Amino acid sequence: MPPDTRKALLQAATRLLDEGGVDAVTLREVGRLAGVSHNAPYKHFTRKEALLAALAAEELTRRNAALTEVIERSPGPEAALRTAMRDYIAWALDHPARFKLVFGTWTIHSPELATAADDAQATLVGLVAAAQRAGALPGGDPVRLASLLRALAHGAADLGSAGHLSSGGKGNADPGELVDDLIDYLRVATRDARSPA
Amino acid sequence: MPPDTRKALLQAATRLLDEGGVDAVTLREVGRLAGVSHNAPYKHFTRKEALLAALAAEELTRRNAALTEVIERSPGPEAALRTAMRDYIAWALDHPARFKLVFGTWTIHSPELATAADDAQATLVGLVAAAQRAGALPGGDPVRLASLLRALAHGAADLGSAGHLSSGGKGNADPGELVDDLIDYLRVATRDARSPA
DNA sequence: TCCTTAGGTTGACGTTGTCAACCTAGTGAG
DNA sequence: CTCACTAGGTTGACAACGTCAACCTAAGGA
Repeated sequence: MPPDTRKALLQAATRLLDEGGVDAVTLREVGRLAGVSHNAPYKHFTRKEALLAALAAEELTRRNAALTEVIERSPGPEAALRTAMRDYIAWALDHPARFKLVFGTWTIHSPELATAADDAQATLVGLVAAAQRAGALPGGDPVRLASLLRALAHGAADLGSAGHLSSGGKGNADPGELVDDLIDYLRVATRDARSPA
Repeated sequence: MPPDTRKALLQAATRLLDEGGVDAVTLREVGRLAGVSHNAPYKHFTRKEALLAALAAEELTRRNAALTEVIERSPGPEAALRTAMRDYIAWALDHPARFKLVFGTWTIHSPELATAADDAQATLVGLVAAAQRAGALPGGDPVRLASLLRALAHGAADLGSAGHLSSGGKGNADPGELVDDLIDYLRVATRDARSPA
């Protein structure tokens, strides 16, 4: 097992990302931090964006693992859903640069990143379907309902991490509360017999 | 009225932004496009980010105008809300770079940008309150409910514009539909007598 | 008349992404 | 055993970028 420069590069890049945002991740500084020359990264990544994509894929994979663990630990699908969405938001608030990186604009197609994203989506859809069976969510296409929940969590996370949810210093809304609000509303809609298509 | 270089610079920057994303907006190219030297932008903006902030403020102001127009044109608060949220999403899908710019990470504080953002929030809260009075939305803090709606629209717009809503090519969800889904669910919750705190 | 200043210029500097060329240790085929 | 190849590292160069400094006007008020 050689010093594994690739791992060292990713580690250095993560550190720079966390400390100074995506703009602070420069290939040369990554090399410097990893103790190699300024061009060594090109032996492991075709271009800068490829390194960033690898970073994003790593991060998403970690998130997926955390998600499935939450599901296992939770007493039921609804609790799992609430915890998962709150965790998602907490992740965005704690690591805004990683969050922005993962959902940023990609001009290259990274299979690992796409796979990780699909995994997350599939897990969430499964969780939603379970919650539907448990009567905690209204019926209908689980994919569509999962998208609804995901969009809310994502929007709350993004706006929250950018400070756009607290307008004018006053009337601030806690992103986590929004998640609970939505699930509460959906619960009401579930109990309501008049909720057709 | 001199040739107004500042306006020309902003116009050039907008074009570059639309055509190649925020990375394509380089001060030197902006100057070139505006027919001035590579350092002329510094006579109108203290640094690159200030130009971008001016761009974002302009765009947000335009969006606010469009929003109030939608409200005036609409037959009622609920229709206005639906149209406004669909317009928001359409804007993000049609001009992803502008959307990402406006909600990107700012290291400087631009008063114009902050004001425009607050205006948008205030207008939305007013619209939500009107919809509540009209019985189209459940009661409760209008600010919190507005945040819920905004977070959903924002998340759907962001995920949609990044292509993250259609997982694996299948099971794709139209961002616009999510808006209608949410408002439908809220309508059900409104009619339900058992929706307490 | 003169000074200030707004708005433009050129030139320079350091940093960055990327390309090209070179070097070297290990390895598998003949 | 040898030799070509390759993986993984190096240095050096290049153009483009953000930004700073210095200079140059033309307009306008004291």
